[in-house]
Amino acid sequence: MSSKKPKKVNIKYIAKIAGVSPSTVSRALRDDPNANKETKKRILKIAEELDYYPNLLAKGLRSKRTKTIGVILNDLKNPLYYDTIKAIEDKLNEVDYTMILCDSNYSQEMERKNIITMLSKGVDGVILSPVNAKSENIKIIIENNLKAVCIDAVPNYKNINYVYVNHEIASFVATEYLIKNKHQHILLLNGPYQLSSSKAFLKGYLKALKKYSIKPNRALIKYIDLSIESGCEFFKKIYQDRKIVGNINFTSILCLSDLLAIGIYKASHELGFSIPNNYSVIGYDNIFATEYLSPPLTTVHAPKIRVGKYSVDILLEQIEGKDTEFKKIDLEPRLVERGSVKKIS
Amino acid sequence: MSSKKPKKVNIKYIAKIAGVSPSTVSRALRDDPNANKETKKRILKIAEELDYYPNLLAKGLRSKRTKTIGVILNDLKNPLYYDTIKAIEDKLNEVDYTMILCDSNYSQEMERKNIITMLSKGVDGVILSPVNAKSENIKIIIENNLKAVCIDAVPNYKNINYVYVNHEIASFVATEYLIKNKHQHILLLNGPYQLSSSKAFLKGYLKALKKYSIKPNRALIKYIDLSIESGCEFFKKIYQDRKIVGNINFTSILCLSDLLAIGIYKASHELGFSIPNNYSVIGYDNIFATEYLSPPLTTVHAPKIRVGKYSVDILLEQIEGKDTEFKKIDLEPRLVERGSVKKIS
DNA sequence: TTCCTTTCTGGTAACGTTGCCAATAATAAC
DNA sequence: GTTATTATTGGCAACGTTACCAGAAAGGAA
Repeated sequence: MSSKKPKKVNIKYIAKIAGVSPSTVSRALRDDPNANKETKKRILKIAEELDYYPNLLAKGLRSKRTKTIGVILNDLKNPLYYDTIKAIEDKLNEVDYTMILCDSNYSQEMERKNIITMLSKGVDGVILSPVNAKSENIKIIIENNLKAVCIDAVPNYKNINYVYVNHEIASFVATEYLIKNKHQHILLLNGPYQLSSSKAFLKGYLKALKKYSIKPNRALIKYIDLSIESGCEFFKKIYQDRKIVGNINFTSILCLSDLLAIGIYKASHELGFSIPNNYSVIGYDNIFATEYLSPPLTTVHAPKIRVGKYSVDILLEQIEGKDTEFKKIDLEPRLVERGSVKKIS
Repeated sequence: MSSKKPKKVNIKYIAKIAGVSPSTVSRALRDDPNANKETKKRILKIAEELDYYPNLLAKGLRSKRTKTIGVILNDLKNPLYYDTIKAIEDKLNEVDYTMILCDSNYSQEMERKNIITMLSKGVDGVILSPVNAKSENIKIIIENNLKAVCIDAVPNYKNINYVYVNHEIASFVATEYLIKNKHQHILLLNGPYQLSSSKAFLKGYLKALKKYSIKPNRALIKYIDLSIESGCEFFKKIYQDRKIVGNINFTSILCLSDLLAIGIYKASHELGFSIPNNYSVIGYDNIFATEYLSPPLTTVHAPKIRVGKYSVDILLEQIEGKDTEFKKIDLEPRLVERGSVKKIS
């Protein structure tokens, strides 16, 4: 132990100390079966004493595996993702993987950049909430053989996994619930037009209307940004300027996101309206705190934790090569009755 | 262009196509000033056509810079962190950095593991919300020369940056506010005992009591886990079994976290108590949705976005080597008056 | 004894990039 | 015209690890 500790302890140095070759040290550290048990123990002890930690860049470069997965989301601001992120982290932690987290801000350009970054960083896989289901970006993933799971949208490509919370069912269930409670005029507050979730949500809404032979009214279908502020602004404008929704009356509002519903709560508060007396509100996602609102928000629960868990499960299976089949998982959202819908039977 | 595209386009291959050396390609791609403008343009075009993306593992290994920073949090479940995470992401995105996100779950062991992982992955710096201010783990950071910014706690070491939301001031301000509104008996719902934030919070609370010559009562100081459930359970138990708080009466509750406050809202709802009529509640953090609760939660706002922004600023400055001085930033929280405290003047 | 496994180890090269230095060509200076 | 300077390039080695192969040592079977 005469040679002094270098700036950075590496395998070579451990090898010198232990009097063996770097290969042997590498094998010992990796717990390779082709390594003597005693040697392993001895080397592990030395490594420990020297506060050795591996250089995962080198390891990844050589072995083509990084034990890292990328998580590319559309909108980090949306609390919707919190549970999913947490669930992903938990699962990954169990198997000693780490996560690189990115936000695409609903921009295809950003999403593309993020995917390329993941490729560059050599992640073993990605979990992606795509901006658009038909996105060219998904093609990049496929072409580069990057293991991936889409969440939040059913991608327009066969060769890709997804875990999808069925938005169509969500809006169908919600709309039907409203109709059954004697709401015929339902204002649909949808997300931005180009979003695939908006499209799916509209579909379910129309389907439910059709089932009950209610003629949809274009004036009652609105596309706005997914944020509390946006929902609030929009709703206040309706009352400042009746023209926006024309002279149509509605008795209830269905929102693509709980954020929009909260926006309506806020606007209502400022305008002096009362929910559900003046109109009913129903949200989607069942994000944090909606149950503590006043009135507690009736919403459609999206199983966000399961989305995270399943995504990781699928990804890991594919990374380990245990299963090469593409997984397509459809999760059903379920209505959570609370207090924001006036019930008439 | 006779040689066909390899599985993975790399610098060597581009060099072959362009008829130059790898060094030249590398320089061109890095926009090195020691490279001819025309050559650069030509090479960039070829790289583009070949859908080249760099191998950042190799780049990082060689250059000792990864344009990645680690974010190690204590409790991903707490919505408190999401504004910070978002702010970090935004800032990093501007400068083409990425973030590795980890959760330590209040465990020193996990935190240690996470720090080692960051070291192993060669991140350029970390943002850390330490489990404990005196943590040995921070020593690991210092010893390994890892650039770091602590958030959420003032570390017990000089050679480290921090951006701190002053918990002591937070609880002082809140306590004073309660006292001024004629609350003498304040139940302090603190976080786990060993948490440094709990200690600071207690300090501010005691300081305020002292200022107004109110004798603190040990029975009114409670340490519980930071979650809605924990707060709710605890509070329900108080009424199921009076022994827990003895026979002391309190007229108000100060919580280390809005989560605990929400827990009390929940318990109160179930028990049939009304806030602020039966007791006042004041929270801390001003997390998402607290303003929409009923009654809107009076709380102490923590500037979470600024914490994220400043942390990244500091970190980047240190990484770029522009500034080697250690930065110690103290941010003042401010009271947000809403409706959960009964006002008596 | 010889030969064949099995167990373990060491050596070499490679992953894809960049730092460094030497070499060349082009230009400017004298 | 010679020399100094600048601009640009190529070659080599290295970052720290592991894949792969060859070979030594040990043990077992014949």
